[in-house]
Amino acid sequence: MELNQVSYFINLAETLNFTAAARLSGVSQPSLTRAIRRLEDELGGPLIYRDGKNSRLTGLGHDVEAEFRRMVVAMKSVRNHSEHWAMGGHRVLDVAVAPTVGPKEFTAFFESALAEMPSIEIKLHSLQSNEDTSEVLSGKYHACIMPRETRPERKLDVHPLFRERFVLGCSANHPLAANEIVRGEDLLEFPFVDRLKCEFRDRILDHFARRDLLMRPRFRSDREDWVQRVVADGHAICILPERSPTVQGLVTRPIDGFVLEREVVIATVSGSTATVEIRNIAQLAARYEWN
Amino acid sequence: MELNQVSYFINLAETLNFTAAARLSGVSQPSLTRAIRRLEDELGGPLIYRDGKNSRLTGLGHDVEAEFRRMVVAMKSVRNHSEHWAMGGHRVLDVAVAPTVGPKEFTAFFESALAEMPSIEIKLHSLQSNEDTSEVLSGKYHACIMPRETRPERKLDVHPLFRERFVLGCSANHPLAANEIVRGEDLLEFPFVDRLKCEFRDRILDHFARRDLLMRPRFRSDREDWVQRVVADGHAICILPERSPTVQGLVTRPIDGFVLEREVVIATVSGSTATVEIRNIAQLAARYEWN
DNA sequence: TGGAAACTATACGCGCAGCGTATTGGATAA
DNA sequence: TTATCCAATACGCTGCGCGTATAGTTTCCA
Repeated sequence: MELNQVSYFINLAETLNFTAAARLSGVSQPSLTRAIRRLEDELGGPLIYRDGKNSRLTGLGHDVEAEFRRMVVAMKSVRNHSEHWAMGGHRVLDVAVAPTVGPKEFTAFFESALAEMPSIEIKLHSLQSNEDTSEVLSGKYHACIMPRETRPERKLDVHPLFRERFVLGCSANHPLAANEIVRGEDLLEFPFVDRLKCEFRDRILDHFARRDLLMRPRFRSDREDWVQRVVADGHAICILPERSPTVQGLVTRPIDGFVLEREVVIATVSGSTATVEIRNIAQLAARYEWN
Repeated sequence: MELNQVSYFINLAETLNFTAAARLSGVSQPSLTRAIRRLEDELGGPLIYRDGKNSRLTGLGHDVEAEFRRMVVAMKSVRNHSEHWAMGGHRVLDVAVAPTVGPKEFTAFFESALAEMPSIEIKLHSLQSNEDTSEVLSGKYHACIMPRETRPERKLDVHPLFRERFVLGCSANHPLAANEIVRGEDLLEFPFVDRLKCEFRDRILDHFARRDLLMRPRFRSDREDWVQRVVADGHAICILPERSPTVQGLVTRPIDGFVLEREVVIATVSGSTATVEIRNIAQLAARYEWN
């Protein structure tokens, strides 16, 4: 199957006339006829009843037309996207943020950045679970805000922003919330929610596994707010960074003997590849008072 | 653009390795390399950032991959018209939720579903911005919870769950929060945040444009929590569904003369292609008291 | 640190897929 | 009948995309 066959057939379905469809498609009538014939051979059945001026699409023909139209729509979208990216005035800074990094500390920073650089817009993206700093190198994003990666990347400028611990999250009415500090082994008594999007998920699970604390979650999600709603409703508990945005009804407690920490950084392409705007925002972030 | 380029690129996007993608595609490595190069020439920009084992798709590459996948889906529907493959009995139900649909109403439902069907696990996914109900048909998800799409899809069972209006979101201290109902033209005086992930974004902007209310956001994001933090801090206002999960400090107000509404539905594959578990959860959802 | 391995790009020649021109065969209308 | 419209066939040609071979880089590993 070829793409020209697709457009040929759509034109044929519209005109129900091989000659006219050929003219529409910008090819000779025999070419179009042969292309349709090949299509029919490949699909194993006729697409159109040939009957002079009373030609009609077959049942299969109708279904094929519908699917072909979808393909054409997708193809046009591809062209739209390419124009969008080609023309893309890079006045817009695409900034990606790791899912577990919350807005709390950043809104004020972005306010000041917008104030200092009046000519730019900031477009915030959520970093998907399969993405990392390489997306900056590939040009998908101009900057990345995320926990520091273990392996350093030479081609990136990485500015540290602040550090934070991991803590227990539970409902305000939860028994564990009664104490200011929680003991690690007490967590076992309660169902646990798995935050799939957490970059430290493996290290957290590992941390407990090493103490023979096996946590077996039945509910897992990559949607932070869903996880938190389950927790806030008292159905389960979870582990999350202390500065994470939390829904109403969810409280956090430090865990005794649990020392996992992370550093949040901003990563941009280094050196001359970066535009002025990108370098500016990286510098602003590095100089900012994150307290 | 040719169809072999489409499948070549999809294989490349999966492997991020020209040699492996060529083997997958059943052609030689130079052929695939040239095909991708032609594609990039045609689209006017790079699709993949070439860096040995750290190769990554560019932004354009990601967009193109998504559209190409739709084309492949359409092509497969053409071929598999008469035959549908039976899905294996899944014990894990993959449920995708649109980003703007919040957990508030659903945690209790999933609790009851888990109680009624003890043999299953539920795995919740966030529906990406480039995905829609076709991901259900393709088998990636077993069910989709999302606003009703304008164009109906025959092959899907779509059960309505509840309806909700769009309302204003602003800080509790915001001047607009003083009144129980807000007038549309008053919104103009305040900076506006663009919720990129909102399926109704275009309709909302259109709604205001038609009344000569031009909203010019300088801050846009697909991270719901970030948008809400900006709003809760009083830096801006936004439009959001009334049942959306909201962060602390953000309040909602109905807007006078603003009648945009959406219906949240659950979509599953229809008929015999669906397993018992899928049909069960769709029925449970349809029968549930969403009030 | 140097050599092997992995990976992508270029060079070059070839085969055939699909094209156009010309033509035939059938159906329909006047 | 003749004129007209339409699809299919015949046939030669061109170019596109393919494979083989190889060069140019980067990464890996000892």
